[in-house]
Amino acid sequence: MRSSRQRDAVLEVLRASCDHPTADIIFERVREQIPNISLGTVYRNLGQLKDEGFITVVESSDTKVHYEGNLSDHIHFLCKNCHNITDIFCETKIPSVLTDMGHKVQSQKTVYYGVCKDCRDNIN
Amino acid sequence: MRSSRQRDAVLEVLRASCDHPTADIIFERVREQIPNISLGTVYRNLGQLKDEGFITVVESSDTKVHYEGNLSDHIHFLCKNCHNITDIFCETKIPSVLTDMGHKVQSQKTVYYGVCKDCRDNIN
DNA sequence: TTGCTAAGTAGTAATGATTACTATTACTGT
DNA sequence: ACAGTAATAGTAATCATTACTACTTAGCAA
Repeated sequence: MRSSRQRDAVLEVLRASCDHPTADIIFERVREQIPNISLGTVYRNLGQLKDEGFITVVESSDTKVHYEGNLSDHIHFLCKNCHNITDIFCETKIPSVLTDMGHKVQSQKTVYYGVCKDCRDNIN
Repeated sequence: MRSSRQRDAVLEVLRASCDHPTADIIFERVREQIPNISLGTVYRNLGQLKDEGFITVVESSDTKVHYEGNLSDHIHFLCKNCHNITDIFCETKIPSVLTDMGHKVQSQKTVYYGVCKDCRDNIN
């Protein structure tokens, strides 16, 4: 993988994003720097960056894939009302059942679902 | 939601499945009982069953949505090699950080990624 | 029972996120 | 500078899922 302005921009945008943007949102943001970048280029680079371990994917409730540039160990809280994804930094430990079963664990993804504080305050 | 043969069959198939089938796999299996069921009917019923809380959705690495009829508290292990999803029954507890932040937690989904025992044995 | 009505269905068309393709461009080592 | 090859822009194709429509059926009330 050799360097390219487009891929650098995609990674930079993702690292600067505190939300968890979809490919089309990333496309919009990168276009501010590179107006004629192609959506296909964004998708291709997101795929490569994911394969190389520079970014990760967040599963959400909508049909689009969300991306994330923050690789530090954390989990997510997804609000069923506003659909915001919040990063939650807390320690995660691998259940011994898995290793006992002989599986090799490399990574994990945890998502908690519920109603966030802001939505609770606004609803009640 | 009134009863329908098609929806009953979809739920029955899903409850009898120990894998985590996609809509088209469920479609195939239900067709053994109801040969002329429509794929759209399968999708619509999966959606309703999910909304009513009878089934859940499992996020995986492929583009298709996987469904699950087993509602008991458990997590998943996804093998990066064979892509099988294994149910892991172990206790899960909500991090206090979440409730401390004022969020209301209703459910959770945890997936561990790695290489399963069978694949490790075959590869090595 | 019978009729009414709204929910459900089969079959098919449409949608839309993602991927593939192709001619062209731009890194990078020699 | 040049060759070789990865990367790009723009566009077409894919395909899982959803929407639509005419028809059917569950379920209730007279």
